[in-house]
Amino acid sequence: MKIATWNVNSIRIRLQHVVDWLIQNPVDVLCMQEIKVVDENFPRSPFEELGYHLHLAGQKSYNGVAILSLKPLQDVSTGFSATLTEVAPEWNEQKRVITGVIDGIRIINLYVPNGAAVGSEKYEYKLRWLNVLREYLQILLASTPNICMCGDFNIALEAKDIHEKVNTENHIMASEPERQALRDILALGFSDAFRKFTTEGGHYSWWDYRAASFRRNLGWRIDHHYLTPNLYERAKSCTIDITPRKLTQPSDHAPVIVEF
Amino acid sequence: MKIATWNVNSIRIRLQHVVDWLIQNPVDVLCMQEIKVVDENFPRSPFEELGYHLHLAGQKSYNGVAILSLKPLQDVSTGFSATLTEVAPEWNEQKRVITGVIDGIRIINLYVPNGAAVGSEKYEYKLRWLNVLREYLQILLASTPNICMCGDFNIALEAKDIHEKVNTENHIMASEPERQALRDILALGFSDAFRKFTTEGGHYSWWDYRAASFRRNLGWRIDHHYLTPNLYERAKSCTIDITPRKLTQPSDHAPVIVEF
DNA sequence: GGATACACGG
DNA sequence: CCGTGTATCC
Repeated sequence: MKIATWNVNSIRIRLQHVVDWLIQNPVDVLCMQEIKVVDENFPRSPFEELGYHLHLAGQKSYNGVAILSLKPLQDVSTGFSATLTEVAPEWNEQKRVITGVIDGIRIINLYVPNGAAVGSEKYEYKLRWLNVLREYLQILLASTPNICMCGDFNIALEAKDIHEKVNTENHIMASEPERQALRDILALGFSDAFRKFTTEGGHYSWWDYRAASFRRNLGWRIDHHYLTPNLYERAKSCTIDITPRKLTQPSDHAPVIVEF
Repeated sequence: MKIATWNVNSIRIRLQHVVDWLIQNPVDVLCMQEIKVVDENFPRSPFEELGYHLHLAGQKSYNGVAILSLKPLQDVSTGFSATLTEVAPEWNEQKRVITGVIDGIRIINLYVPNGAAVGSEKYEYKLRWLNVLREYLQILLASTPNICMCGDFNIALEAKDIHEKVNTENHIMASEPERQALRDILALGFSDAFRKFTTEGGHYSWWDYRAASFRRNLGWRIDHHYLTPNLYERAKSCTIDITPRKLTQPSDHAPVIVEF
């Protein structure tokens, strides 16, 4: 089974890229982030024609996540509230979470807040969001211990996940509080699928549109598959496919694929 | 000598269409309207490489007129104030007028206000603008009696200049006050070059982008060459070239060409 | 730098 | 329907 995660930065703009990629890479599950469209306007048919079932948590303009899967998912829910019944409903307004179960594996597709700048209001929101996520995961783990949690985490955990032309100190996506919040989540029992197979740095999943970052390979590895122990053992590969990032009008992110 | 008028609806968007058209139709003079760009950002070189001299009266976002000519123009001025020294300077804010002389012929390139809806503030502005234009022309006629006044007049003078799917009564571009204001201008001694050669209706220079107007030929003839008697006598042809309107991402107007 | 929405002019 | 700007987000 292959599961991919890809921040597509607008599914309507990227439709052809994503369809073409799926034809070349017929993964079992595709988790998308930043679809930037309400469910009614999601371009369903091109994906349904490829045999995918669609599970959407869309929103106008911003955010929005979707899971496409060849087999339909079971036990699908969106947002934190479906699981974390005591959480404030505001945590569901931004569409950043969708989950479902396939072959006994719970897939959790996340679009972690970007956080703007360290110390900003959005940064505080990101840290609080990660804390809510941790509580959410604790509950899910109790019922479905096999979890593939993937998506755009907007956090690079190690120096080798970031190109060297940036001052990482107190940089958004690299600050210690963000990293610690993510480590606290991983401590629930998740491991980075990519690092099972690749230890060296210089592998990235996101390159800023500005300053010709991709051409100069000034990237960040911020899109991840985090696996619970059983799945981590079973993982056979985890790769980043940078080919779609080379197309015209690309997403700023590349897809990351894990295989079991 | 061939003189063309074309409302290009943004020269930056239409650059390739206009360049291609000039290569196929190497007119001596091209009068453009709605260039929608300040002079500093006008794409000069593609036209200069074709041998054209550029005379610009551009503005940000809206309006803007330009004359391109193989021979440089003499006595170029923009706006009403250069000639009508007593007019309020507000009449020069919207860039709708540019003029110059070539081979003893004064070319006046106009973008007449659209007028929005009959009775609106913009409509009153259009009528007052036409009145100022008349005073302006009176002065120019005294020094240069041979005038080719062309451009987007946003007025169709006769029923046969308008398709029949529209109720012309009190319609913008066809209302009696607009037509009378234009007739008052033509009474200074101008004649419609197009009507020297073609008397039947059904020839249009503008089709609304909406409602598939071009496909259904629901057009208006609102782009004109008005000539003083000597030039009118010398006119050999006046045609509308609808081919660029068939391209993808076309201007809503077609070029009109007069030949002496 | 590239995506979104919205307002305005036509 | 098709341009142009502005603002917001990343």
